[in-house]
Amino acid sequence: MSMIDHTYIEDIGTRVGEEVVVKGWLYNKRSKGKIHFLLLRDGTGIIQCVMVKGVVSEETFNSYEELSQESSLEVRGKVREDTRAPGGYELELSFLKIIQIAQDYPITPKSHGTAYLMEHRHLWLRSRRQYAILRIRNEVIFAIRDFFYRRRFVLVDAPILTGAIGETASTLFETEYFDQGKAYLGQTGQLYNEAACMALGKIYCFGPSFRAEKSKTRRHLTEFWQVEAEMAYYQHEDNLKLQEELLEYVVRWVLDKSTKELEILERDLSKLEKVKVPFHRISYDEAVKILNEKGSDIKWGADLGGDDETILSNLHEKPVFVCNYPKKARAFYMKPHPEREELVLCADLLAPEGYGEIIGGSERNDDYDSLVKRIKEEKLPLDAYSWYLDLRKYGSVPHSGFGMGVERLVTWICKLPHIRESIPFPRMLYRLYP
RNA sequence: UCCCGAGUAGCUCAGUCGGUAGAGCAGGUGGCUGUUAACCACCUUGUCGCUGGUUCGAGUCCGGCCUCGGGAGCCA
Repeated sequence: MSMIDHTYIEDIGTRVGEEVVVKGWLYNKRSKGKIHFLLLRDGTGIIQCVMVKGVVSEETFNSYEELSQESSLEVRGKVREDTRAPGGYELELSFLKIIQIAQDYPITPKSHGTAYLMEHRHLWLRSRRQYAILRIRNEVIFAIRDFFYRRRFVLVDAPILTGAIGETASTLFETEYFDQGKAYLGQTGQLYNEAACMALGKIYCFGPSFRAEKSKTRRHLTEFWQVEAEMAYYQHEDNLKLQEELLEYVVRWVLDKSTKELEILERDLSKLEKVKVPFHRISYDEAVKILNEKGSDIKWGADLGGDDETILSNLHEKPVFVCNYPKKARAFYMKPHPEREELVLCADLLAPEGYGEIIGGSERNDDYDSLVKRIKEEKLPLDAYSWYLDLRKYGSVPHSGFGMGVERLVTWICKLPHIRESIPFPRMLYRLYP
């Protein structure tokens, strides 16, 4: 016998006048004495169920008393349009079956602190706001994959367990790997992407990245998801164009598919509507000049700080590219600027509304000798990069790529105060539970 | 790692000058035929983070520690 002979709340509007079965959990309840209201959620929405004394059986009517928040139940009733009901539809109950009574559900409809909510993240996911965020995250990921599929990129996943190779600097999580010594959880799939794009032309990878940095900020997680694309024969400008088209596509997709969820989050849609190509482009030189005028004490040569990103991000209503950073502030694999050797061909994309960096990309250094020189300058172990250097020996071509942080993107699209709500179970400096 | 802030009822918080603990919500009881975080009346709930000190007396003042939150650096 099947368990799925019921209707999902998101489809209830198509069943007006019919009797349907809904299976879910009690979100909240209210009573006016001889008329009870149940707010039932099923993961696709919330529906108000109405029970009137004398209309349902005495037993069903009285079962209201024992129903507690998050108790699981199955109901049957007639769908009715009613402006007094939240969402516009309600169910006039004829039958109610309790699956399980929940006792002392820890998250009440009143306010809680974030520490408490994070400790109950496994239950917090059931609340309206978290439900909306996770559904938007789902659409964001789907839109990204759809974008790349339509453009005939190939998904080529990078390994998560790696040897000592990556972007250096950031700290790595390590683990024992049989008799081969230490393995590390990958910080980026980029170097593998470079190999893959020489085989398949335009590729991307999509998976978790790990950084053991002791960061305690609203934009950091130790485990986060990123989408990284790498394209053979793409130069710097081609790279930027792809990035802005991707972002426009994803934002448009979410606006079209997640209207209800954005409404729950009370997101200002006009801000998202403005995300149209082309985006603003400023050089690192200009950025430093603007920041100094705005009171930042940033010096030419340094990377932008969090506050600096926020200032630049607030200047425009669209995302803005900050291009061509000093070589010293960037990773070894970036291609030197053809006219100014102290710069590299790269760009960070800053999201508007103060959110800061969501994409980092560059044209890659495709010259063997110059790359070896940079690896030595950074005092990296040359032998670990031997396969990477092979790519410059066997048919090297200009190529470019970028990495986009999925949680940062979701955080901005949802306008969340902190990145931790953008992923189901965040991993942070002081958080490994639940 | 550094800087700032917080820890009091199941939850969110208040607690004056150092004088012996109090609101809202949740829970319980009763009421209410259209509620919208429903409302109204009554009731229950405490290792004041831990530890040492000052004091006749510490939730309150001082030291140390723990936990959490915010930020910096670094980055998606």
